Amino acid sequence: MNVWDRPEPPTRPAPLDRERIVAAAIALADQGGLEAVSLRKVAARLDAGPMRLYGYISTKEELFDLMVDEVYAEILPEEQPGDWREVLCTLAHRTRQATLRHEWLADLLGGRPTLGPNALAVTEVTLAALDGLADLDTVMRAVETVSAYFTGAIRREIANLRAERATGLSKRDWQRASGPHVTRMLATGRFPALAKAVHDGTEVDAEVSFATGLDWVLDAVAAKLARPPT
Amino acid sequence: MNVWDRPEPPTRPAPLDRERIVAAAIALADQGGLEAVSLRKVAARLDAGPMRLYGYISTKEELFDLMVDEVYAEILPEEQPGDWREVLCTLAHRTRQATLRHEWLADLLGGRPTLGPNALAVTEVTLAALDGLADLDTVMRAVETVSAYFTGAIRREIANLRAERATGLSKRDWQRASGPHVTRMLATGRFPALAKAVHDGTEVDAEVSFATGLDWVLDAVAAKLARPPT
DNA sequence: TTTTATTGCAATACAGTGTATCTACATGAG
DNA sequence: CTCATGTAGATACACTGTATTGCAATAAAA
Repeated sequence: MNVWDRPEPPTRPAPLDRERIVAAAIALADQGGLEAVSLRKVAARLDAGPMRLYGYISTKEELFDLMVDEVYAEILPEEQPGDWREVLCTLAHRTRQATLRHEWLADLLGGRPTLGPNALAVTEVTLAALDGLADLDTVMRAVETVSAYFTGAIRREIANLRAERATGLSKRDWQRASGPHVTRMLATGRFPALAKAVHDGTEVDAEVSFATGLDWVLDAVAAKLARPPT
Repeated sequence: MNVWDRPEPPTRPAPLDRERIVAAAIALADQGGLEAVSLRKVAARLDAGPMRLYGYISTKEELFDLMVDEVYAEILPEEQPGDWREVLCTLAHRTRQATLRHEWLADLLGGRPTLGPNALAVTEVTLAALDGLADLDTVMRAVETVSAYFTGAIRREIANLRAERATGLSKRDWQRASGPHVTRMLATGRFPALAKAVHDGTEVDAEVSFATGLDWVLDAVAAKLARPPT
């Protein structure tokens, strides 16, 4: 047996770590959605057997949590400005942008408490920006209200975007013309206000709609912060 | 072969319809969560083979849509009061109550456009209540902002509730004492504002927190409806 | 009434999933 | 060189959603 026939020394498998696993999972999710993430595919992408992963994560849910926290690293603004309103506003917009980059995040947003280090860091700068502006209960209420808004708004935006993509039609065109079921329902005359809205509504840019609602909510928060609770 | 040995005339299977299928699926989800809903189990509950369902449903996603719309029937208030604010407020609270009855709804809320007949009916009474108070764009923004808020808030509430249930600890106790990871992070001193919040925060009832945030958002909407857009 | 066609249910089948268990081998110590 | 140990990998299991096939009972036709 000469040198060439001798089998390669069995290549010790490349060492794995959570970072690489999470990165592979995110890559899969970015291009195929969350349901394209299977432990087998993630492992394959790292030239490993599926069971290898269980040395670094204990369940698939945990992998999802890690993916979310990784995106929070993108969300955390590098240098935060002073004004509390600006902090909340950029937090909302950065979360939205991150979700547009990683649409699968919409499926996870708000689904579980976010306790990873990056998520905690985001919470920290947010709370820090509001610290002292009112009693702690009010501050918490403010943060939670704003984040409830943008979480819900982002999810809806992605949901609509997917629906449009699936039908190949813009929302209004589809509601008005093609949507077979909806059109029939509207034609029944049982939904006059809705019909009018669909008919007269103008298509608004998703970002300005998001920003507008956000401004309203921030206005409300500002009012409450100004005069601490009754 | 006597009469008793003679096999029963092959019992024609009980006729199926979407209603019964959806009801069975909801029953399963109510007691085991969304991931307890499998087509096989739903079918078994109706003494049918899995494939029977495909005569009434074309995919599992569609079943989920039907389940959601069924819950919207519970959400639709029987007789709506006049005031727009009251309509939006009760819509929010009824959605929350329905989600507390059917926790799985939290996983689906906002995940896809809601176009079932009951959901459309809910949208109809909502739009009707706001009709004429401002131009259509503003009205839409109002509805979407409020529903983004309560959607996000409900999801977070359920997420926390599940976490508490899983650890058997209240949120604050758990953050403060047990949560192994979080405690360590807080101890690093890198999150002073967060640490203070966890330390000084008082446990607030989920419903009042929901209602408070909702009131803030409704205040904001009221202000915008009063003076149509710039 | 007998034969054919049609319908709709059920069984089987397939490709995939998350995860538990078991086996074998490469590496460390003695 | 031998042995213990830990870890990578193979195998296995119980499921999943859904496509396809076959069958049996009814409706239609002769």
